[in-house]
Amino acid sequence: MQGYDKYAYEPFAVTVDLAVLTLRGGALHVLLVERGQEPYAGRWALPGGFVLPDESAETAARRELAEETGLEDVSGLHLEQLRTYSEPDRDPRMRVVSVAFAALLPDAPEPHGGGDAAQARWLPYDDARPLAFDHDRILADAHERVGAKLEYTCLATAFCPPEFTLGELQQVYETVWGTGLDRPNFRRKVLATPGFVEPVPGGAARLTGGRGKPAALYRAGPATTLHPPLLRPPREGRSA
Amino acid sequence: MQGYDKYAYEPFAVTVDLAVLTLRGGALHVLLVERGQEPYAGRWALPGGFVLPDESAETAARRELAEETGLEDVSGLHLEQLRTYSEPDRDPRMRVVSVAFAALLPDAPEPHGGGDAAQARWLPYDDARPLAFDHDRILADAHERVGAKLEYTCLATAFCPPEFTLGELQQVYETVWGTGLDRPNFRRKVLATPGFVEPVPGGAARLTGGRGKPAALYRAGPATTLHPPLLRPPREGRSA
DNA sequence: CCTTTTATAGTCGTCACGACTATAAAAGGG
DNA sequence: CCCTTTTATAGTCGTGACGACTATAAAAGG
Repeated sequence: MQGYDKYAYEPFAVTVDLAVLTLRGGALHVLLVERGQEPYAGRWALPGGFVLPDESAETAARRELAEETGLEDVSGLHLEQLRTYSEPDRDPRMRVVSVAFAALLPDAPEPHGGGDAAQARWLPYDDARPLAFDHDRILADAHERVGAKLEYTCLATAFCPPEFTLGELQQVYETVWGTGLDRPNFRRKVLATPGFVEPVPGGAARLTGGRGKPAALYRAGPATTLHPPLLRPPREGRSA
Repeated sequence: MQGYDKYAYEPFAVTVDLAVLTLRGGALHVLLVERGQEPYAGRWALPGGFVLPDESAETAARRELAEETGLEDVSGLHLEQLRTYSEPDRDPRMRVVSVAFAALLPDAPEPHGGGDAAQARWLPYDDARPLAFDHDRILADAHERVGAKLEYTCLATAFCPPEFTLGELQQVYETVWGTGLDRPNFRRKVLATPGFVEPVPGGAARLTGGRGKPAALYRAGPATTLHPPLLRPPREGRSA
């Protein structure tokens, strides 16, 4: 990369692909678009698009996020670069290098096509495969990344509405990790971490329609990291 | 990203940039090349180059790693994608999207220019800045990533020769983190983690020229993750 | 032979966490 | 209206990991 001979390099198309995740009814969902053309016509794919000449990949990703979800304000949503997928044959038509992002949404309004793209829809994470291109891999990487970051960051609140109960927060962990957690222990850990959540002053229950004792409401606190981490229960092959 | 109109996108140059880290004499070093031309002529920069038409970014990164270090076999070296830097103005000449990688080397032979690129040299990490382009940021991100991965992976052995002492392994942690660690406690933790290190059978000391009691030799074990993690000593603003 | 240096072994108290039990506050059914 | 069910919250107990520290072993140097 010393001098740039004008023909020393091959120009590539650069795109962004988005793994937009949310929780609907206690199940992990992902925002997908149906492909209308070959290749992979009729298949579901991650939303995405080209990076425009004056955009960074981050800017393009947030623009696509707004277009595909139809939300007016996506500035507060968690958006995070995953990695870049650049296998030469990942798109049979041409050389496309794609910067993948993961986005986390609290609630999940069914998207209304605000852009010119095909209509996007929420699909349960477990029903998503097989996706077009290498999007299965991207989606799996996004899931793994989010699951890992729940351990040592306060990212779980990104799945929650502005006010939430500890039970809802615990459901985030349980849904993403696919494991059950002990409720008193989860509660103790979250409350013992300064800045993770803050109680809402007049915080009675929100949905009084629930059956049991109404839960207190909390807001996300200023903390971003979790020390010591909240480790997911080990399955196999770990150390002591 | 539904249909690809041939002129619906702007072609970008795609490059890789490498943060090649090693330990020399108890100090973290980084492999740098001196720029001969504008912009940033005379400045140090991370080695890198264009992704060729039939390469993935990973393939290009390993090729560049071999070229810049002059090593014959780089297949066993740890090479890991960091993230992609795509700000529109990051290179004043043209639109360049760069996929950054971090590479970890055990020993540090002074590189002999095997390729056509400018001579690469090892510089102490702390003396490296300011670098050309946005390479300060890339280097900082690489350092942060490696430091974080030392906590929950067995990555530290990637800095060590095939056989090493526990003191050398501890020096990896101390150098990358910039903190001191208690030797008996470090030893206990490493040995209590199955598969992190394995004793060399006839493992007397390697350098009998040392002063104290010769240390036993170990090899890297099959484990890749560290559960529970080996957390770096917290400085400030953490939780309980 | 004694000191210095480095490696290795062991101790002790604290804290975090998993497992578990107990109590409180709501809804629903007889 | 009482009693069961359901969910939230409070507390207990034992184990294990880890930080801080002390002790012993094996080398080199004077």
